[in-house]
Amino acid sequence: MKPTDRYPSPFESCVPLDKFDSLIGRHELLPKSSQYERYATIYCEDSSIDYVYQVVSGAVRDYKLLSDGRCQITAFHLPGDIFGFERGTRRRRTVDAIVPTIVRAIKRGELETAATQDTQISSLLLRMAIEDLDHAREQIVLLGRKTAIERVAAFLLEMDRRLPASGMMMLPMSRRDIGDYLGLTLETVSRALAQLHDQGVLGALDAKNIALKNRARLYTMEI
Amino acid sequence: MKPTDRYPSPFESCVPLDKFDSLIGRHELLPKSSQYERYATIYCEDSSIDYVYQVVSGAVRDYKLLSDGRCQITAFHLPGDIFGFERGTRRRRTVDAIVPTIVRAIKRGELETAATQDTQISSLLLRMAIEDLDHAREQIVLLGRKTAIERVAAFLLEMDRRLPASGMMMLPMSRRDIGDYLGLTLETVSRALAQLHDQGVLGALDAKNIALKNRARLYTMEI
DNA sequence: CGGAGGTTTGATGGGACTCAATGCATGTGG
DNA sequence: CCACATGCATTGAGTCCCATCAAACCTCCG
Repeated sequence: MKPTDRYPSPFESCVPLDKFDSLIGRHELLPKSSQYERYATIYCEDSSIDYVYQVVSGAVRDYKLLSDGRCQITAFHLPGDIFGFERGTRRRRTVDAIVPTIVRAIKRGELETAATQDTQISSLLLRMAIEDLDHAREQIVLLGRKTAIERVAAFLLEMDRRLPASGMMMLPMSRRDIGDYLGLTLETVSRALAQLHDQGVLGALDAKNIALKNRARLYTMEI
Repeated sequence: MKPTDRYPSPFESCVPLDKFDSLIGRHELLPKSSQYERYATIYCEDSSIDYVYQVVSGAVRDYKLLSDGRCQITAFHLPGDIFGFERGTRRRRTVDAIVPTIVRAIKRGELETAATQDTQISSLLLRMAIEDLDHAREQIVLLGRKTAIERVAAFLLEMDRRLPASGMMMLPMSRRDIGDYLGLTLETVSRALAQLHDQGVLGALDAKNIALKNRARLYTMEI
């Protein structure tokens, strides 16, 4: 279930997210596809904001690097997700591919022009911004007040919701990435996963694949 | 300097924030003013989303309460700030006044209708959402990766920027509120303030008033 | 086969939390 | 006008969760 399904947008009547294509097509916003290999940077902090992107395949991480090497990932973007729509003239964070990834790029200026002419476009952008805001505020609660095990449980449920459904979740990101997303170290993530496995909440568990065995338990642990 | 000044919006050409009044006036969105005393609730989690609000005077906290009493404040809203614009049908967080507060309320449905008819309205809403998103992501980095002293330094600089300029900051919120905003306990906040005072970064310091003596030092500590 | 990158597991330490006492205003009623 | 209560804030002592440091263990490929 996507968050859009669970919490209908105030502008629900306007534009389902999967009609993005037809909408931008109407304004001749031709997206340019590019391929990035693992760990290739799509844009970095302080660069100018020229494009808005959509993940076609693969996965990217959106993060801020502090001067002493500390890293905080603010979001993972998966196929279908739109990212890189920011205020101002300079990027505030870096985005790079965590697996081989294809993204489409639309010129930012053209999208903005279209938005001033078409309320469906601006409503769609608003809706996306509010979805991102919702997610960011959930993450604030997680980072501010939840324990390591609660964070990992929440992460697993988020990925279960966002990754293609199957018996086994295939995570594109490393333990370090998960830690940098959850405000933990990779060791703590690893220990939390081991603990969940020992408690029978997880079935199979290796570096990239995790099977959720008891979602109900996970929901109670996430709180 | 307000964040709007520092980071021009992609829709900068459209609507400066202080023209909100004339814009909503054009659509006959008559705001209804109400007064709330200290700790009175403006809306609470799971209530229906009927209004969008603007702080006229005072200050409010926007927070999530976990089942066991843990609290995370996601934002403080000060005079001029607009809050309560959310997706879905039910509130996800609670907002209440931290000092005697006056807010104006606009019917959500009417604002949304106006937005579908007027790209200036929807651009303004988009701009506000993106500003909030920026702020939320800064907070994510703070909560995920910064130490107690760095969090308190960042908080002081944020309040210095947002509260009316004068020799002395008058904070409307308690130490507990600051802790709940920064993902710390009130004791840790108190100790951090004492430490900053000892280091000569702060001048006068009591429960509600703080004087910043060395902003440059604070900026280096915030990183 | 062997090295590299990532993950798991173990031992130890530290920064923030918890619990508790004290300090300090503001307000209230005798 | 002053005891007393009340609500915060400060300060101290002890604890714990997670970070750090370190070593072993994959597993994938050249």
